[in-house]
Amino acid sequence: MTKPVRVRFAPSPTGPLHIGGVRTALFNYLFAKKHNGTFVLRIEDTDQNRYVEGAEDYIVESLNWCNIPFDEGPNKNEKFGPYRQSERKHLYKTYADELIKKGHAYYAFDTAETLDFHRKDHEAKGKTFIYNWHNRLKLSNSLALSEEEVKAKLDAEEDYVIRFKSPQDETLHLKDIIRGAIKIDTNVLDDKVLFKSDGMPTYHLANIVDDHLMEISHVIRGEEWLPSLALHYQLYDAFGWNAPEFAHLPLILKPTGKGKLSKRDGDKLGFPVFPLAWTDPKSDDVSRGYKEDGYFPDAMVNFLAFLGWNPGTEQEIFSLEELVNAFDLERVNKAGARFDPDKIKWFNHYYMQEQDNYGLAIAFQNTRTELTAIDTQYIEMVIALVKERASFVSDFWSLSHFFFLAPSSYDEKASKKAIKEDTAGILTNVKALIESVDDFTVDNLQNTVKGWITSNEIGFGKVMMPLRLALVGALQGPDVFDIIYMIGKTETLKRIDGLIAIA
RNA sequence: GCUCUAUUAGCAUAAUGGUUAGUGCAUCCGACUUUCUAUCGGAAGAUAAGGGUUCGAUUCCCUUAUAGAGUACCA
Repeated sequence: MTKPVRVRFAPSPTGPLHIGGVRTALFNYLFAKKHNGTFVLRIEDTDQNRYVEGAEDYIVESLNWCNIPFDEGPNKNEKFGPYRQSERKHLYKTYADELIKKGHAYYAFDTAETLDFHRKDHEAKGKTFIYNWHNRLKLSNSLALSEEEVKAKLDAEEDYVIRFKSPQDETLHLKDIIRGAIKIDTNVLDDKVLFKSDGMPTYHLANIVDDHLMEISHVIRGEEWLPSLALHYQLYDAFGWNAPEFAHLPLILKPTGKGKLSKRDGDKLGFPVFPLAWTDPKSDDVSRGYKEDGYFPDAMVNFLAFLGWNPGTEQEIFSLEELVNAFDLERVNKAGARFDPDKIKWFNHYYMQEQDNYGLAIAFQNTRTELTAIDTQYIEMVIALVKERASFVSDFWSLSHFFFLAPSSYDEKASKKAIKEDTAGILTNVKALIESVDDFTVDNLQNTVKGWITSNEIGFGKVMMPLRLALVGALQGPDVFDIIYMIGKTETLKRIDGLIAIA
């Protein structure tokens, strides 16, 4: 190992971080920790038009909630700071100028309108307009114009951009850790804008300059950047810098498999695409978040880790620490990973079972006013009984309300199934039976009632179903005798009377 | 259109140049002396298509199809 591992997550603060961004951050984090490296957060806010208030804080909070905090970044351990590109603005122009001096870049004065015209014109003729070697001399730039003309334009403070001069007739050999060798013919590349007329660099320039200055060793980013890799390689070359290693993560696809998961899919498809809920500062629209929907961060991280990666073993449940140990970029998939909301639910169910019942009881208690007066220990016991069928804290109420409140009505379908002509009579007997149990334990209740059923040859369904209906109001819930034990004798008798009255 | 990338069951994926292609989710069926969306047990289900290389390919190569990404003074 020659260089220390330094990776970065470089989102642009244009809104809430979406789940794909979290996955990218996670893979960077895992890679960094695995190699005792540093995980850097850099804010790429070079597009002033798209800047959204609060987005940066949201990103930081999201990483923290997921337990994948950055080591270096805005307001934290600023060795290579500043970490916001807007605050590094002064740097980029110098580097752009250097490229011009070296002949790798040039000034271009074409207006957005003329370029637009060319694009449309070409499209109409069935061609594609590419600003590069084959037409750059016909356009308005410092390669086509004389030195005097250029100087005059610059002196007159005309708007200009700086474009990279992409070479002709070369074959580029790119390397990606996940995808292997990729060959690119430079003739199909265009002369990308490096420096915008508003005085800000584009992503391409800022990214390369910052990655170099921050001594980034590995660039781990989404596949949408793969087409830009050729440019980035050339940029490193033009500066005479050593390029870091690159790894392009597979896209995260919509559950339907058509297209990459986008921010708007959440509301459309009924599951969150953001780690935390987000309120749009302009429209006040609220988007759901995994945290608010009751997902545990460990479950989400575990799920996300398997989006495009797997350990090669059959183990699926991984703590963050285990992920760090097992993670390997070589084992990242090339094909896009479809987002499966059911699977993350499954993970959450698993992590729910691992949670401490008392903690869950408190969380549950806080969600319901009906519970404020109830002893937390009682709630804890209820949780123990219903937890195995819960995936979220919000599931608890529908799974357990009958431990706290008598049924106010009886489920129609269940009533039809459970109530027969002889039901009232049977329940009267059962009521007397339960009343007679002095040592009120689950075992005693069970033995008494079941013994009675067997010796009278009544049939379990005829007794157990109405009894459950009386207690719960529906045919669901944990073991009937657990319920009787929990709510106590008086309440049990009362509820049986309730059903007898209408049976 | 052009460039790049991908393609194992409904989905996520594992493995392999050579007898039954493994696992999880979802599905279906049983069991839990009778609730169940839980748990347990079981079942069904796949190498996109066509060529080639080879004694033999799902695995290597080519073509096609399909899908996705990029093609902005957005990142």
